[in-house]
Amino acid sequence: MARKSGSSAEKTRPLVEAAAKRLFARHGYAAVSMRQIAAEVGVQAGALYLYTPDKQSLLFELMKTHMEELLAAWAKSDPGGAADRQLHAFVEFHIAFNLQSLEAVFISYMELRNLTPENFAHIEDMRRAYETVLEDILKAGMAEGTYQLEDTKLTTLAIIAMLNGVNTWYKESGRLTREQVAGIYVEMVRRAVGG
Amino acid sequence: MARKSGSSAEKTRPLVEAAAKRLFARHGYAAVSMRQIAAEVGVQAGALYLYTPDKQSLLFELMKTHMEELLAAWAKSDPGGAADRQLHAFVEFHIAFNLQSLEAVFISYMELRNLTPENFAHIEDMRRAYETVLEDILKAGMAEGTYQLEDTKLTTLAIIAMLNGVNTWYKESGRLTREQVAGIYVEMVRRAVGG
DNA sequence: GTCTATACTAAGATAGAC
DNA sequence: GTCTATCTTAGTATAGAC
Repeated sequence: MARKSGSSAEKTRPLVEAAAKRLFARHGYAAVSMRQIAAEVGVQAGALYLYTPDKQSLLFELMKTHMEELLAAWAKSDPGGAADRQLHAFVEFHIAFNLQSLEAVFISYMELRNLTPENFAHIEDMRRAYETVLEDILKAGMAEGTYQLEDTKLTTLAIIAMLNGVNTWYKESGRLTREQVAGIYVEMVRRAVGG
Repeated sequence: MARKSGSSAEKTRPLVEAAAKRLFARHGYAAVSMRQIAAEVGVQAGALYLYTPDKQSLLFELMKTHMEELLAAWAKSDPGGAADRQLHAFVEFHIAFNLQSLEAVFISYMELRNLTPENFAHIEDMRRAYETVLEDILKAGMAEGTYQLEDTKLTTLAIIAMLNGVNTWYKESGRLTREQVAGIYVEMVRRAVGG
């Protein structure tokens, strides 16, 4: 039999996840209480346990979902072809995706140490998979002779750190649009890899 | 009359600061309790209040001291001269200083949101002063005609983000020494600014 | 599915003995 | 200068009524 249509469980669940995301991003996982999350949703603290076994799972599911979406989105955006074409696409993709997922990205970088060891290992695997995407592009560029790099691993980490920085200062109301920012970064990255 | 030489206040104070730094860096400000800090020092929680009015001040003093040391250390290291010479020095200085102050740097980036608004404003001013050091070097390079940059502010933030990334992955036991890492970054930064 | 009530633990901070 | 004891508040999580 169909679920009672007046039931609000299917509405409440996403509200819980959204409130957790917003609050964790703003105040940090450790500083946010289940009571605060409940208050944001408009239910009592006890009711949250209908949707999550505990606070840790709320954090882990948030991060896991974000990383899965990131990897899936790149798989769809990857244009293939020459390394330089892929690098260009990667830089634009990374900036665009991160800016539209500000809170999840912020949490994924700040709250790693609040994951249990098993959950941490899982997220780390996904993060490494993403780094490998960029490193493979750089390696391809080396093989093509397009890029001259002293160290592809270091360059990968340097580029990702640089791109992530955008999230900490970009404002919709700032003097540059996302596209202008992305354009400047594409150019800086190209120069940095000697392309 | 001289302070009693058996008195341990002058020993305990730095122990409190060191314990707070270590614990805040490892677990995050919000997740660390005054009791944990006291346990690390080997005193009772109440005794901490002889050295700090509250937990917030412990965090703020830590960050303020770090930023002051950073700015003072650069003032001593600044070689002056042409932009390229200064940029080279800045990159090496930033990596070396950050790697020898791992915990304080980590805290200074992660715990900004746990500062009271007044304390936050103070730290932000100092952080901006440090960014201005780099931006002024880039502007000088532009004036000299050494660098070709689309945007000195963006480039400043991109370079600092890239350099800060080193702190998240560098291991003393890794395959590269600090000097090798710094060398690779100097080269990447040079290329990125079109020098 | 949500509420109230509550068990249990621990937080930051203070008072007063030693 | 440090300890013990304590105040007050708030945390996660559960039980059972509705």
